[in-house]
Amino acid sequence: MGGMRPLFHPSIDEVTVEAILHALADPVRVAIYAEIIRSGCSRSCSSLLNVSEKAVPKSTLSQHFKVLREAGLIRSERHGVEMQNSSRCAEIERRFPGLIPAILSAHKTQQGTGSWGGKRKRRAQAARS
Amino acid sequence: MGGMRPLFHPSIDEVTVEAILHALADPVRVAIYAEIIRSGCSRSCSSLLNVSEKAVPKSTLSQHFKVLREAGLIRSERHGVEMQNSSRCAEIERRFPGLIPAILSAHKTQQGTGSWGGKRKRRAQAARS
DNA sequence: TCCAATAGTTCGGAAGATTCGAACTATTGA
DNA sequence: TCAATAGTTCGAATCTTCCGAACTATTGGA
Repeated sequence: MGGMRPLFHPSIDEVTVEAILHALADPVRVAIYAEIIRSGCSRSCSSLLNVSEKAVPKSTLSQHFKVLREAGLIRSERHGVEMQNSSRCAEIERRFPGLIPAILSAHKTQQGTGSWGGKRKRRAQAARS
Repeated sequence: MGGMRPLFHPSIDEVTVEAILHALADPVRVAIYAEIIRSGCSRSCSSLLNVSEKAVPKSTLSQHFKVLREAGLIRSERHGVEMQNSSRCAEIERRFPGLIPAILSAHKTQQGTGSWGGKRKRRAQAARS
């Protein structure tokens, strides 16, 4: 019952910066998004089971895709048994010029930082001595 | 006991895109940050009690400042009884060129969108019909 | 046609993060 | 020394996120 509603996509002018930043503030999600863009704008879900060092469980992956989708960053459509995810970068570029390039470039910069390969999870809000 | 440790600031190369995006993904925090930048880079906490429509309680404000600070976006130092908060934009611009300008500009664009004055709280992850 | 395999979604509870009032700490000026 | 001001910390209610288990949907055979 109530199984599998038909994927919601926001129209481009419902897209908010807030949602975009939230979506891309997660290391796994940027990895997914970057990979979708890199690979000629179209990747299935399960081909990304190991975007991260430790494999991401598929229920979690599904959630991540949902967040990207509802932030307006990607479009997902069924193609046979699997899902084709494509980036909506052109539209977003029109609405928020330079935003996505700046974020991806910043991420690339950070990746390159030697002492910084690891993608720590969970923000460090821990007590500092 | 254990009261009020001496404010932690990350060094510029400890600053992550992840933390910056997370910090600026919140409407109240961008408002604070934008105001700090606008007003010649220096504002006290309580002068910002009403950055939002409904006044933000000061304990919450304090948390928000902490998030901005630990993301490396601002520097806070005591000046007498109050706090001077200044943006670290120059440093960040050097590390992640174009990132902050793109985000602020996108936010400005969104503000300008007629049907969009309101800053809804809480991401809409609600069930859609 | 029925079935197994594949791909992804939904549910639900545990673990993590956020919010905000109340109590606390720190600094200053009278 | 004290009251006033400015900000922080604590703790509990609330909201989010993560992930295993159960589910739905589609397809390519027997």
